[in-house]
Amino acid sequence: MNTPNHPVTIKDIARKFKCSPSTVSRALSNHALINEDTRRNIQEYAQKVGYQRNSLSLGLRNSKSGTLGIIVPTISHFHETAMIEGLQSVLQSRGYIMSICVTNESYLLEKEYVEKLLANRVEGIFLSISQETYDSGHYEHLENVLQRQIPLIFIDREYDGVQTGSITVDDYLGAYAATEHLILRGCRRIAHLRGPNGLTVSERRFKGYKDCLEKYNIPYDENLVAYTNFKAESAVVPTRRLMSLPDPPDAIFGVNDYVSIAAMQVIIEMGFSIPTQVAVVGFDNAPFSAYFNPSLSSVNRSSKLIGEEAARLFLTRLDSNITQLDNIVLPPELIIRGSTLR
Amino acid sequence: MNTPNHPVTIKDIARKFKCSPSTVSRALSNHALINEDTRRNIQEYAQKVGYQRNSLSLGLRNSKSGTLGIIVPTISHFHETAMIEGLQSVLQSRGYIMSICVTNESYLLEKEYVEKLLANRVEGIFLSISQETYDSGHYEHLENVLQRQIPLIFIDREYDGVQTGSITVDDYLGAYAATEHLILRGCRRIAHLRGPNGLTVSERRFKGYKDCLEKYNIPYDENLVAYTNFKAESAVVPTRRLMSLPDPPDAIFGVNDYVSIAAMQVIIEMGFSIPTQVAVVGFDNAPFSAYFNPSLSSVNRSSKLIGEEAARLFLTRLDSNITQLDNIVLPPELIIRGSTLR
DNA sequence: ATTATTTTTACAAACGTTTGCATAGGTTTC
DNA sequence: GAAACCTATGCAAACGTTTGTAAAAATAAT
Repeated sequence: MNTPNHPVTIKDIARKFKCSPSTVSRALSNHALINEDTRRNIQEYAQKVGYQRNSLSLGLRNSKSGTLGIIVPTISHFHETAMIEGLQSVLQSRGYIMSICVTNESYLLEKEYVEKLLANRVEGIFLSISQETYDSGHYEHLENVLQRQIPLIFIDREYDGVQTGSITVDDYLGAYAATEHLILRGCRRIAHLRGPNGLTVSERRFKGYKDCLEKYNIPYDENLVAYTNFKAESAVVPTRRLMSLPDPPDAIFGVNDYVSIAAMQVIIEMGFSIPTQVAVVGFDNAPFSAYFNPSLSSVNRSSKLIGEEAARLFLTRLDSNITQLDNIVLPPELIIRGSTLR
Repeated sequence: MNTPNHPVTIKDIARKFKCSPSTVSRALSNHALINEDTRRNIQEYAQKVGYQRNSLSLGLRNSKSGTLGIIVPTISHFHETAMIEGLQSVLQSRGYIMSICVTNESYLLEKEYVEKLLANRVEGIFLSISQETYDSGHYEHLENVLQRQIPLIFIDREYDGVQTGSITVDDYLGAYAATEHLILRGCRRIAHLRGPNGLTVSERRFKGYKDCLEKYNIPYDENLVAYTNFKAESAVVPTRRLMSLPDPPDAIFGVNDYVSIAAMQVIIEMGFSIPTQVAVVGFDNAPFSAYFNPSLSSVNRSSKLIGEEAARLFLTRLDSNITQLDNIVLPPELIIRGSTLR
C-alpha cells in the first residue's frame, strides 16, 4: 500500500483495482485498447495517490534515463555557467534532467565522469574537454560514447580527432581583433597578460595576439608578455612589472576580463590614466565589465548562445536521427568601451 | 556479445564463462565464497571488455541512484555557482552525480523538479526554495521528500515550516552591518537600492537597513529607497534620480554588487567622487568587487562555504543516520574597501 | 444457437542487478 | 562406508516498467 517511504507503484494500483499491472500501465499511457471507464478510474486514482513512474525502471527497460550529461572543466566562471544556462533554456521544455560534472581539467576525472554518465544511460553528453585530455591525446572514452550511439556534442572546446558535433568560438580571431583594435587605435607597445602555458585557450589567444602584431609589423617583445592563471589576483604582480618597465606598454590585452580589471586597478594605482596612457581590452565580456571605471572593452563570446546552439544540435540529432552533426564556429565580437577610447 | 551499442552486461560475461550471472556478480564484488581463480578470471575479463555496472538496474534494485539533486532559482549569479562548487568539492570523492535544476523562482517548476528527482531516486536534495514557493506556502512537495526519508537540505534559502537541515546566511544582519558601517563613517543620507518587492532576500536586507537607521535615530526617507531587479542595468535610472535630488544621498547601500557597481558608475559620471562625496557598499562580495575603482566594500556571504557545510550536513545524515539535522546560520562579514574609506 | 468479430483484459518475458536458499561436488571425520 | 561438513556454484525471485501474444468476455452476424 502507501507505506510512508515506499512510493506507490503500478503493482499497488493493480492490486487496488484487482487487475493486472499491464492494464494499469496501458491505462496510464492512454492506450487505445483500454476501456474508457477503467482508464479514467485508474488515472484518477493514480493522480490522487500521487503515482509517479519510476524513472529507474523505465530507464532500465528502454536504456534511456531522461538525463543529459554536461561535463565542464569548471563552473566558477561566467562563461561556463552561461553556457549551461543556454543549454538549460532550450532543453527545459523537453523535461530532461541535467547532470553536471566538473573535471578541473583532469583527464582521469573526465574519463570517470563519462563512464559514470554512460552507466547512468544518459541520452546525450555535452562536453567541454579538459586540458589534460587534450594534451594526452586519449580519446577512447569518447569513442566509447559514439560507439554506443549516444549523442556527443563539444561545447566551447572541441577535438578534431573525434567526429561529432561542436559549437565553439574562434579564440584566435577574437584575440586578433582585440589586438588589431589596439593597433588601429595607435598603440605600439602592446602587452599581453596571457593564460597558463599549454592551455589551448591561452595559446590560441596568444597566437592571435602575436600574429596580429606581426601582420602590422610591430616587433614582438617577449618582455611584454606575462603569465596569469586567469584569476584577477594573478595579474597584479605581472602588471606591476610591466608598468615599471623603462618603456612601459601603452596597451594591455588581457586573456580574460578578471585579469584585465585587476590590471586596470594596478595601472590606475600606479598613476597612469586609462585609456589615454594605457588602453586595456579583455576577453569574455563578463557582465560586470561594462560598469567598470572606465568601462572595459572586451571580446564577447556569446557564451549563452553556445549552450543554446549545442542544445539545438542535440535536438536535431534526436528528431531527425541525423548522426552527422555540424561543427559550428561562432564569431567573437569585439565590444568597444571606455578603456580603449581614443 | 559486444555488439556496438550494447554495453556488455553480467549476463554476457556469464555466457562467456558458462556460469551463472550470480557467480559473475559475486566475483565482481569480491564475495568470499567465490573460487579465487574464477574470481580473477572474471575480473580480468570484465576489465578487458570494459564492463560497467548498469546504474539504472542497480538503482532499481536498491532504490538508490548514486545521484543528488540540487535545485536553485538561478545559476547565473556568482553566489549560486559558488554554492554548487562548495557542494561539489565535498561530495566529489563520494562519487555522486549531481543533477542541477533551475527553477527561475517558479513554484510549479520547483514542484516538477522535486517530483522528477524523486522519480529518479536521488539520494538527497539540496534546495534553495523559489520565491513563489515561499509566497505560496505550498510545501507538500517537500513533505513528500521527507516522508520518503530522502535527506533534504535547504541551502541559502530556508523555510521554517519544513523540519529539516539548512545552511543560511543572515541577510538582515548583513544589511544592518553595512548600514551601520555607513553611519559610523559619518553618512546621514543613506540611500538603498533594494531588490524587488516581496522577494524575501530583498525584504530582509531592506529591513536591516531600515532598522539600523532607526536605531541610530536617522529618519527613514522613502525618497532614498529605489527598486532594482538585482541586475546592474536596473540600477542606472534609479541612481540617476537619487543623485539628482536637491539633497542627494551621501551613501548608497546596494542590494548586491552588480547593482552597486552600476550605481558607482553613474555616480562618477555625474561628477561626484567616491568615497568622499558618496560612499557605496554592496552585498555578496563578488570576485570582481575588489578590483573596481574604487574597490567596492561589500557584505561577504561565503557562498562556497554554504555548499560545503550543506554537503557535510548531508554526509552526517548519511553516516550517522541522524535524521534531526542542524539549522546553521552563517554570519555575514562586512569587507571594507575603498568605496567607503573615510 | 452457433459462429464470427470486436473489445477488453491477463500472462509472461524482458531490461541488469543482487541475494537468500538450495544443491552439487569434494573433503574430512568417525 | 556412511555421516558430517566445507566449498563453490546455480536457481529463482525481486526491484518497476512495458509490450507481444494469448485468452476471455462481450457483441454482432448468420
